[in-house]
Amino acid sequence: MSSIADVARLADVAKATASRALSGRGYVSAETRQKVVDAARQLGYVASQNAASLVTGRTKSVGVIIPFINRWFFAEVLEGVEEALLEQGYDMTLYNLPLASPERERVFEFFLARKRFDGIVSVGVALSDAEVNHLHRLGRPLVGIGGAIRGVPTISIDDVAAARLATEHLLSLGHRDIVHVGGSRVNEMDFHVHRNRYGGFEAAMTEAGLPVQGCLHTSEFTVPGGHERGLALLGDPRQRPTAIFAASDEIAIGLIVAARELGIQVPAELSVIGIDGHPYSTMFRLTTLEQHPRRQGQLAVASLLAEFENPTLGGHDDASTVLQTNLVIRSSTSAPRQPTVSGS
Amino acid sequence: MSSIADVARLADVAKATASRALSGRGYVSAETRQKVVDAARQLGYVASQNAASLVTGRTKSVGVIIPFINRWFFAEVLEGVEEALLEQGYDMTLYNLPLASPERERVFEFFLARKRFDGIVSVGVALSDAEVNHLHRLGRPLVGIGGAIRGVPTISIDDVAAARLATEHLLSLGHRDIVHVGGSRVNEMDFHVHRNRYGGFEAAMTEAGLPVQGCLHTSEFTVPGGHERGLALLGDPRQRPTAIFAASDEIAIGLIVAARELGIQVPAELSVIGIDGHPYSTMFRLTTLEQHPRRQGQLAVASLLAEFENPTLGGHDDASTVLQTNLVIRSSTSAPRQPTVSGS
DNA sequence: GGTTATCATGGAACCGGTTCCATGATGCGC
DNA sequence: GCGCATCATGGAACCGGTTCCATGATAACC
Repeated sequence: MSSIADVARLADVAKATASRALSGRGYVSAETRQKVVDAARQLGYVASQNAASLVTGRTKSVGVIIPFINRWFFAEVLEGVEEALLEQGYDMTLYNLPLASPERERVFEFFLARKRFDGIVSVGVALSDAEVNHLHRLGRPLVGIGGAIRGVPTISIDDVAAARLATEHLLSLGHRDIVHVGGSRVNEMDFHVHRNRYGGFEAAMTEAGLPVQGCLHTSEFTVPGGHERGLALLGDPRQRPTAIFAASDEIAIGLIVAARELGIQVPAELSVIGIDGHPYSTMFRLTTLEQHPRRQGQLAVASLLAEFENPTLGGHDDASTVLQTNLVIRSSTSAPRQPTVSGS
Repeated sequence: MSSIADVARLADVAKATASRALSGRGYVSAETRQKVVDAARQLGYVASQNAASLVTGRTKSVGVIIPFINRWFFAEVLEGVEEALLEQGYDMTLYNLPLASPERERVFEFFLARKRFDGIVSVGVALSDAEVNHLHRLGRPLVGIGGAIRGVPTISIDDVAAARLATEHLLSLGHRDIVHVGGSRVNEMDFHVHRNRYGGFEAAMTEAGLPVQGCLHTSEFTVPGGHERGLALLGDPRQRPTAIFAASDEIAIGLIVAARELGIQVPAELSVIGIDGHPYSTMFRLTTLEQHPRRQGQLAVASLLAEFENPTLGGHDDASTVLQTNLVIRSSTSAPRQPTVSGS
């Protein structure tokens, strides 16, 4: 493996000149630059980023913390982040930290501390104040995706608004007997997504003068999770709602599969709406609020790179970007067969 | 940010001693080590891996090349790889390279060349000889997952055997009219998985004295892909097979959903078998051949780390590990309703 | 008790880049 | 023609670790 000294020797210039020629910083005559570039090409020279990082302090690498890889939203974000970073010459180093991982502390104290990253992207992870401080002390910018972290710029959709829109769509079709299948409100670490989506549902229902008591049914955010909940929830025709707002498309799809297994017609007997725009939503003809996690990943990277250019001196930069979701109406929702009389 | 010089000063020893005390290499008295460790803790010192890499040549980082993130098999492998690496103190840097990516060359020539990795894991990517040589010239070990690369140790299942087992399961139930829904044979870059799974199917059919002509139906390896193919394939009752061997569970699930939509009873009128052990397979009661991609990822890391310890001097180490798949029988397969007379 | 092996430590070189500083050459304005 | 700004280049220091080598101090052995 050749070093810059080899290149300099071959081009018959000093190391300093070779460095300037290749990096494009400082004065080098066009002629000399060409000599150096030729020599580098001839030797197949690629600069050691490590050595450069040591002196410049820039690593050309970004760390990403994410609780799941094998879930659509997260995988999609990851693809967006990776693509955007690669384009800018950055490496992406991935830390898959389940919400309550024992590795968590180790990652923050050791992995993230060894000065390998120019910045950090935190996806769908609620960071504790201690963790945020830890990262801030490293002096590296941090951006979040999927939920607000105090004092950290964040890319996300407005979960409350999206949930409200979804619920209002069902209400506008004439449904009164609506339940919400989503995450538990008590899970603090899960980034308020659960709470917010329930909150939007609650707001819309209350505004329509409907009670929300007993309307929350919890589920894992997966297809099997929704399926399991669906079998339990829809089994008894007597207490079956006419519409369900699912907190994610995966849950919604599980519900639809369960409904089909139980012989319940969707949407004639049951309307289902989700949030996501999951690739499966088309084949299940699912009405949903589309978001674009890949784009969220790209925006997070753009925001991070901007921070590299001109750091905001640790100021509480609450430049949070809130993205629109758009309602895609397919045929999993319709007016209820016959308007139910409110109150059971 | 404190450096080892700060630690040494605080502990009143030389840099060299501090380094030995913290790394555990070389002679240091217990007493001195304690002094240094205390000083390091007091300063919140974490060694710069960059600086260490520069002199040792070990980066404590592994690069991973993968064509998809948002597919079950790949995401699962990734989780396994990441988990195993983290446990050993390694970082994982991810390159998401779609099969025919324009970025591909740039990643090999530039990103992988900047001496940042101790080794590379290539998942489900058929590398060209040129690419393998390129990596070998870097002198870094390389392991593959999901298909053989010439001269590179690889972790995979025996796709031919698994496909054969799946087909034999259908045959043993009495099916004669079986088709295969899978990948196209012509896609060279797609790691022979398609070819091998078809190959196993073909072998089993031929052995049973059945023709395979016209039995291959291609599909994307996704649920919507299987669904689309299912609607087309199962629409006409006259030429409907009694059983389908799907090359992946996602395809199989798409087929089952399509069958249900068409009012076809599974397994009474149609048996479906897949390969994977996808988490959705339980809820769709899918018979399948389970593989464990997460474990494959872990094994790949183990193999790579072993190579770090004692390099095999670039010898063609064909220590490929072939993992067993095991047949999990659920209720998507059964004997055909009435034995069909062979030959339509 | 002298020689030697083992242990403990410090100084200095080194990894491979980047950047500061000094030096020299050139071009420009007056 | 002189002074100064700009450009081009080389030498050397430096980033933050690790490791080689030299020096001393102990302990072990005959």
